[in-house]
Amino acid sequence: MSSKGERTRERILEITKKLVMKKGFSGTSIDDILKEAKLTKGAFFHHFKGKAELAKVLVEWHALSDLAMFERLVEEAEAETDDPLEQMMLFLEKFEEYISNSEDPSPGCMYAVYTYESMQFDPSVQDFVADTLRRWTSIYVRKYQEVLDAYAPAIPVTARQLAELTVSIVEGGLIQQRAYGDVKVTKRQSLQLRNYLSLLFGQPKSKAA
Amino acid sequence: MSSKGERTRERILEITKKLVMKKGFSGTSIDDILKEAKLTKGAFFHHFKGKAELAKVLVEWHALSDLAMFERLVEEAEAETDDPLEQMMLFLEKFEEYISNSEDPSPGCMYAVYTYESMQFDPSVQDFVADTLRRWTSIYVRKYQEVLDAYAPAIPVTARQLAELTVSIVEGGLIQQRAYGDVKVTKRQSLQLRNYLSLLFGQPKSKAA
DNA sequence: TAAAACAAACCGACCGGTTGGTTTTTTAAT
DNA sequence: ATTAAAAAACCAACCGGTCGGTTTGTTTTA
Repeated sequence: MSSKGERTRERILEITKKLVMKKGFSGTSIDDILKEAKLTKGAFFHHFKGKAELAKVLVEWHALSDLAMFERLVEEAEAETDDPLEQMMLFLEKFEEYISNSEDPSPGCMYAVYTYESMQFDPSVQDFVADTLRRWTSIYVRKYQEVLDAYAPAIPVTARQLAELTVSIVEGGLIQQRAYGDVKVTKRQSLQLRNYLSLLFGQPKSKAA
Repeated sequence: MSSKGERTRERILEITKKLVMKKGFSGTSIDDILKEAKLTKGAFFHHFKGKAELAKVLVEWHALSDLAMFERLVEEAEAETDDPLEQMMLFLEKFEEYISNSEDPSPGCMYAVYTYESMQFDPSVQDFVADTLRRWTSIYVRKYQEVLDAYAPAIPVTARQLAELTVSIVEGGLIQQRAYGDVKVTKRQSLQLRNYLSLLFGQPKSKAA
């Protein structure tokens, strides 16, 4: 069982995450967080050295559960079929579902927040964000490589190109989703990606020219 | 000729834009701006009622030149060929060039910044950002509709779906570009979009099934 | 009971914003 | 072209509030 301190720490992170997604990191003051957490400065600085550390811990903490969710969706897709292309399609569907069924009215990407306020964070945090994005991308790269090993693309593409494209579509979808207040945007975008993939990999490699 | 006041005002906006792209809006203080502009508070508040008005004027001012640039690239593409699909391809190439040749080492989308700090701005500004994104999208919709009128897509798609996808790819590309410090990312993504389009619209409508 | 978890009060720095006065531009009559 | 008044542009000093952060002491939990 987790100690009370650990639960408080977690609660601070949860609240911070929510506020940062609404107002950005600089726009979120420690007082804002403590007001919602019903705590005082003493409690906060007992758990975190300062706002800079909070920034670091927050993104690391978020990345942990975020990447775990990704891996889980991948594993689920892999369990349902053996075909890598079908796995990728299934994964995209699952991810669409996850994004558009979020209880949060305006979900977004934490890494995007950090990226657009980059100069507020020290280089180690910036590097971590970049590394996390790379790790996220590399999950896609792995899957797309499996697809490329089994299917011949109608147009020459690399697994990395497709992986980066996938990340882009998600990130761009989230921005429009937030701007319009329409949680279905990313889902529509993802559908287009699936269209692209099915056009690209129309036939198995054995039958390809 | 522009008056001195107008030039100062423009200089403030230019500097603010640069700083906001680095540190976000909340992270950019008026003092920061004035330090770089070598002005004092009095000068600033002579030109702007306050930071809230600066936010509004900044995004409106930016949208003006931004959309104008888009229209210009569209017109250039339209001047070079009569085929709508070729026009779209040309436009994408031009846009890729524009993004990756930016003198700014870490370009980004102003609307994305505002979207990820949305709660800092009053609703009228939020609405303006959404409207501007819609206007941007509608430029694409118009062009894609022309393509759909001339070509039969291999998979059923709407002009709006393609337009939103295009915006997504740009926005997502810019985020990765910033995170990695690699100005070529968006360009690579855009290439994939062109792949998708060429697969979708392989043959003219008259020859379609 | 000792260490962990918190509260309350406080601190200097910086925030957005105001004030009142000074300089510079622009305007317009000469 | 000169010049003087009007208007615009700007500066320096300041204000209350909030920022991130500290200190000191009390309560709670293990």
